[in-house]
Amino acid sequence: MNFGENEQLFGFDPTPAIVAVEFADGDMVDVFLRESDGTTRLLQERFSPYLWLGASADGVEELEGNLPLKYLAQYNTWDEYLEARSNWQRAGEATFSLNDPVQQYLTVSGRTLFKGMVIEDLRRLQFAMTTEGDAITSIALGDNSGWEEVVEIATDSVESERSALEWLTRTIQERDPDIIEGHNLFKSTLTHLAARAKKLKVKLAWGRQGEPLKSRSSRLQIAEKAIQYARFTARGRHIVDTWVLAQYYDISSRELSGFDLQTVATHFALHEKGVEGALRDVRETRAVAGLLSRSYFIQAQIFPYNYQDVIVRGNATKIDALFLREYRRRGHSLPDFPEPRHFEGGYTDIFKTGIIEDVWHCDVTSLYPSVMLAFGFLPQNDALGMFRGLLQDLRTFRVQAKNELRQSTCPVERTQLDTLQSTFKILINSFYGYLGFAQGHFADFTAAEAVTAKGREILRQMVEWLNSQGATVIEIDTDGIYFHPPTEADAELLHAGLAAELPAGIEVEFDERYRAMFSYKAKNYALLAEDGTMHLKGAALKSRGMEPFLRDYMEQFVRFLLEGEPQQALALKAELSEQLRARSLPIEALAKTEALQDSLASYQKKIGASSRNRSAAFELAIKSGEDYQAGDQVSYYVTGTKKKVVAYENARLISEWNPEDRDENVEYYVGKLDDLAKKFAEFASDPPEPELF
DNA sequence: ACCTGTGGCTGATCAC
DNA sequence: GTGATCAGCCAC
Repeated sequence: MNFGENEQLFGFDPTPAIVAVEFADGDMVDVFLRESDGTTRLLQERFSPYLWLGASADGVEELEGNLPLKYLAQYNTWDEYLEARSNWQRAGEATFSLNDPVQQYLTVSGRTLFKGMVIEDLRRLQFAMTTEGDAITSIALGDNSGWEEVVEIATDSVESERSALEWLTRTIQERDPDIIEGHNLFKSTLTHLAARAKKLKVKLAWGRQGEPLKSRSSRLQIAEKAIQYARFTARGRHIVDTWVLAQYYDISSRELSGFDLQTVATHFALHEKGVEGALRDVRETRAVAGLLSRSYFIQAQIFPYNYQDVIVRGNATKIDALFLREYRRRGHSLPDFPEPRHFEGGYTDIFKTGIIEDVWHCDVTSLYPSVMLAFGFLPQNDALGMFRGLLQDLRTFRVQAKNELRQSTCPVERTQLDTLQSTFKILINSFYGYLGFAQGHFADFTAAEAVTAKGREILRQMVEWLNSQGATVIEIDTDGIYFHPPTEADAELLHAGLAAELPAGIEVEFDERYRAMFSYKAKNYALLAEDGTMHLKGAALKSRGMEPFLRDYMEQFVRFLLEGEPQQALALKAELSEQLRARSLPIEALAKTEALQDSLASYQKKIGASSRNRSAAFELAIKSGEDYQAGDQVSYYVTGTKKKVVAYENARLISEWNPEDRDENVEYYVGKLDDLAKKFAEFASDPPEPELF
């Protein structure tokens, strides 16, 4: 395999086994290297900070080409660089620079972390603790060699707690991990630990040369959620929070029912039985991190960032970093950022609703990447042609990795190849997004618009052709079509016929057949697979924002519909109503769980300015007096006696629920069930009589 | 200090 | 009551 030789992708300096890079004072960086005997060596390198400039000045380098950022200025120290940057900005000159010195160094050196290593070569330490109030009651550590240790702390013994914290730091120094892993480290564990250590006057010297654990406030963008968190760093190491990994994983899977460690571990069948407390957490953390961090390990070999940062940076930002590295290496000028504008996206439509038996699915194989390459919809200002080259290479690599995966029988190698191919897939899919990314130097909104327009055209063509063949097209979204096949259809013939309609470079796949489909609304449907499993899609059918009792009801209802039992579907409501009236359901079944997308302060500001409506979740978070932050979840139920109540005035946190004195609003919840049942009733009416001829 | 994109559905609130 | 708007969640 020769992926690693692609210098645009993996960087142009082959130095192996860099495990971390840290900025040192002024004009130096510390490069930490793993030696073959397992020790860590420190290499100190000179480094000149730099920035790109629109105008010439004394001592700056003129770059190739005629793009706006045509000059490169270098400085002796970081302070000089910072001063020059603010001077240029004050003078109104066009400038661009990287805020992170480590990214600057890795960009100009062509180095990346972990080259020539496999993830097993890294020293990964897991950390977990239990608490009671403010006090820490036990601490567990473990690492990927299988070593584990637990320290129990005597109740009400500050001395015992202090010596446990000292043991913790001492052990971290002894085991000398590259990576410290834990669940909820950033939002909870480390914040708590740091506060406790401060109170007990214990130093948390976790850095590779004894530097203290540090933190600063930062933000994580996870899909639509902006999460406030304390970004902790230990110099020379990487701190990885499996809670964050789970959040990222869930963006594409949407399968996790929660984000606490047990739920996540159970989801991946990694739950540890027969162990309790911090030790169980350590083991589960190791297993979950081992699974969810694999792609980031590969990405650290590709992108000019520290491992800890590769995880939290967005994909489009990381693609931009590849462009900057190559243009810098080739001494080529850079474009300005593009003028962002809105553009039309994918074609979504629904042609038939209700229950349809025998449904096939086809989709265009990586539609947008294929369109970009086949029609040359590429960044207009990419003078070096990197976009096309990288995208093409990544596609070739992915096919190669998948072929090798098919042939391999070694489980370890198979995992590595699968990680590689899925990482390539992530990157390939990010290229289109990059075209419409306002902070991408080579973004091109005209090209992005052309890509989606061609995609819509191809989909329309496919729908028309399928209809002309006697198929019934049910639902389409961007690159895929669900349809009921023509009578006596032959899948291979149909596939060949459709493929022949499409432009060169655009391929279609017939990937699935289903016993039945419940088509509800655009982007909302349910499928019954041949093996009896059911897949629900869409916010209307599976939203986490929905009360669990309604979710369950809907799931059962839809399953009965798909299995041809509409009477049973209709019968579900009566029993559930009974349970609501008898107040016999657990409160969790009635609770809505919402993630706060905003800080409390920002919410209050918007309420003050009448720019948003009040919401129950925020009102409860404020009333609780707790320190809620953006991204935190709030679970609440509605009280009162009338069916129509203002939710934010009649809501209570489920933590305040008193099982001895149940006060949930029965009429409100029965009403919700009635409304939902009404919406779905039409799909459970008897199928129309066949027409007589 | 941070940031891939657009499209669609639903419930809650609020102005009319 | 009705429609507009926003927030939240989701599909691709």
